[in-house]
Amino acid sequence: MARPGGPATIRQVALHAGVSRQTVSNVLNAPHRVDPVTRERVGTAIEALGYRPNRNARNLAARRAGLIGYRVPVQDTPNSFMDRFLHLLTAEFERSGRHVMLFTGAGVDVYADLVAQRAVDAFVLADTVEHDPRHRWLADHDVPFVSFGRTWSGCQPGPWVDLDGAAVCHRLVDRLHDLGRSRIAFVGRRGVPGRFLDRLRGWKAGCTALDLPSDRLAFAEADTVEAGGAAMRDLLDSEVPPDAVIAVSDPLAVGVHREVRRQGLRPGTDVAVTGFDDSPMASVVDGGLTSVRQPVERFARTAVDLLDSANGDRGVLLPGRIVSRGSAPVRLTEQDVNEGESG
Amino acid sequence: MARPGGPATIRQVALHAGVSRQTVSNVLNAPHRVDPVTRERVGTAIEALGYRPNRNARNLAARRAGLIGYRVPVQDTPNSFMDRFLHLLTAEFERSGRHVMLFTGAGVDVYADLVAQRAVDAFVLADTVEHDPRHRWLADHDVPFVSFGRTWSGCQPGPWVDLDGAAVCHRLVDRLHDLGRSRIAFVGRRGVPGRFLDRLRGWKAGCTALDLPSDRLAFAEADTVEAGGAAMRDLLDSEVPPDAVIAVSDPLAVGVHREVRRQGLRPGTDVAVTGFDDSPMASVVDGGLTSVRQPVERFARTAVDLLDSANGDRGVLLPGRIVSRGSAPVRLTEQDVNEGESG
DNA sequence: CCGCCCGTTTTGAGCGGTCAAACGGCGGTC
DNA sequence: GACCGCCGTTTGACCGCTCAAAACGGGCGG
Repeated sequence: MARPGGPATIRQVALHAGVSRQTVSNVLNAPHRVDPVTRERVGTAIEALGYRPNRNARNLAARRAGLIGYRVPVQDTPNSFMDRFLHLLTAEFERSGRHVMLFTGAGVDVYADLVAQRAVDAFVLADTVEHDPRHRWLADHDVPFVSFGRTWSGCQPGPWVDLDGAAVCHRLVDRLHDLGRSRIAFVGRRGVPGRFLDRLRGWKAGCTALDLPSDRLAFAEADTVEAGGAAMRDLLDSEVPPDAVIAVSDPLAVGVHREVRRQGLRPGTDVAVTGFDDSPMASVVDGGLTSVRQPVERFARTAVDLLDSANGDRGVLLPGRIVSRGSAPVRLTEQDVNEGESG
Repeated sequence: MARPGGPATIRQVALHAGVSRQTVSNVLNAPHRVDPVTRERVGTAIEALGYRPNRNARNLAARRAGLIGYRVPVQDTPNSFMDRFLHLLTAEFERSGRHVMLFTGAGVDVYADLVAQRAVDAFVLADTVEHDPRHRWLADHDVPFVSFGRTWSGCQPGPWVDLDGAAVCHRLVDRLHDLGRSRIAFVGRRGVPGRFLDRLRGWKAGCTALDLPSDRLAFAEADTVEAGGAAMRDLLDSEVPPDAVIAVSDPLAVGVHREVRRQGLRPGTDVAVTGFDDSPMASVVDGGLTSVRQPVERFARTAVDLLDSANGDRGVLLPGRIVSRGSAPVRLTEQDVNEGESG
C-alpha cells in the first residue's frame, strides 16, 4: 500500500505536470501568479501523487518550527481541567497549521535549549509558579510566549490569561447572601501565597459590600479532602460557625462537605458549600457540589490570540461560571449567566 | 540578551574554531574520527557560541521528524490516568531525543496527512475504539506505531500494551473470598462490548475456580456515578444480594458505594466495593474506595520499547495493583505485591 | 520592424545540517 | 625513492522547500 519511496516530492509533481518545481510551489503558496490552465494541470498532478509539502523542508526554509512548546505538568494535584485545556489549545493551534510539542524539563535551561535548537517557535506556560523565572527569561530573549496564569505580582512579563477569581468569588458571596447566608467563610490554601489571593480578595470585597463579616477564614495545608476537612473543623469550632463556605478547590470543598455531615449538619441546608473547577468530584458528593467552572475553551482561544497578536504585556481575565448543585443551591442571576456564559 | 541573528550555525562555529563545517559535525556525531586536539578546540568554540544544531535542518537531512504523533483524546470520561500517561510517555521519548506532537483529528485521513507531510515518525494510539481502523491503515502503510489498549479481537495489527484486566479481576475475587465473601457481583459497562471483556472473564474465572456462582452481573448505561447506582439497585433487588461488587471503573464504584449506603448497608462491611483506575474519586468516598491502580509508568516505558524494537505484532499485558481501602479492606498477598509492584 | 513592458515560468542560491568521496600528510614497506 | 594505506580533514552534493532574480514570450506602441 505504501507509496514506493515514500511521499512524493515537489520535483516529482513538477515532472508529472511538466513544469518547474517553483511553479508547483507557487500553485500552493501564491496561486494568483500562476496561469489558471497550468494551475489546473499542477493541481491534477498534486492530486494524482497525493503530494503534501514536506513540513520539515518547508519550515527549514521559512526559519520556523511550526511547533509550540508546552511543558506537560506533573499532575501534583489532579487538576481536572488541564487536560481539556491542552486539548483545546491543540485544536486552536491547528487552525493555523501549528502543533503543540510536549516536553517535561522544568528549568529555564530546558527552554533555552529548545530555543537554541529552533525546536519550537513559542511557548505556552501553564504550570506557573510564584515569580516564575521563565517569563522573565523568555521576554528577555525575545521568545514569544503566553502564560496561562498570573505569577508575577505587579507587572508580569509577557501576555497572560487567567480566571477572574475575584469577580466570581464576589458573585458567589452575593448569591449565597441571596440564599440568606450571612456568615460566609473562606477556605484557602497554605503555602501558595499568591495563588488564590484574588479569590480571597473577591470574597472579602463581597462581604464588605454587603456589610458581612469577613473574619471566618481558614487555610488548608494541602489540596486534599482531608486538609479541607481539617480546615472546616477549625471553622466549626468557633463560637458562631459559618453558614456558608467558599473553598478554593473541589477536593477542599469535598472535605468541608464531609465534615459538615460528620458533625450532624446538612450540607446545602445548614451550611452551604462551594468548590472550584467543577471537577468530576463535584458530582460524586451526594446532592452534588456547587462549583465554579473555568472557561477553559476561552482560555485556550485567548492564549493563542494573545500569542499571535503579540501586543506587549497584555493580560486578560476571564469570568468563571457558577454551577449550582445541592451543596449550595444558589439561584443564578442574569449577571452570572452573562458573565460566565462560555463554560 | 538575545544573540544577534539568533542561534549560531555550524558554519559560524567552524569559522570560530578554524576548521571546516564537517569537522564540527563530526565532533558532535562521530567524535572518534576527530583528532583530540581539534576536538577540544571545536568544543570550546561550541561552548563559546552556545551552539546547538538546528533540529529542523538535522531532521531534514536524516529524513525524519523527531516527533511522535499523539492524538489528544477528548476527555469523554475523566480518565484520570491519561494525563499521567502522556507525561510519562513524553519523558520516555525524551530519553532518545524525540518529542510528542499533539493533534486532534480523529479520522484515518488525519493520520495519512501527517504521514504525507512527514510531520511525525510514528504514532502512539491511546484513545482506541472497537475495531479501530487506524491500526490496520498504519500497519498497511508501514507507519510505525504502538497501541495503548487492545481493540481488535483476534489478531491485532501492530504492537500494543494493555492492562491484564483478567488477571487482576481474578485476584480481586481471590482477595474478596479471603475476606469471606461468596456472592461476588460484577458491574460492567453497556455499549462498549469488547472493552472490559477480559475483566469480566477474569471475574468469572476467579469465581469458577472457587466454586462461587458468577451470575450476579449488571451493566451500567454510562460511566457515571448515577449509572453505577442504578446497576447496583438491580443487583440488590435480587433474592440473595451480593456481598461484594467489582465495578469496572471508579465512577461506577462510587455509585455502587452510595447505593449501598442508601439502602442502609455498610460499605466494606456488609458489601465490599472495588473500582478501577484509582482516580482522585477513590479517596473522596468516606473510608476510601478500594481500586485497581494502572501501571501507567510501565505502560509508557513498554510502549516506547515496543515501538523501537519493532518486532512485529507483539502484545504485552501488564499487571494492575490492588489498592486496598475501606470500601473493601482486602489483605494483599505476596503475589499481589509481586505482580503489581510497579504502580 | 524594433524595443519595451508585463505576466508567466524557470533558474540559481540558500535554509543548516549530513553523507560520501576526495584530499593531503605521514610512516612503513619493498 | 616510489608506492601504499591510514588518519584527519575538507569539498561537493544533497535533503525538499522557498525567495529573488533572470529568462521567456507575446502584445503593443512608436
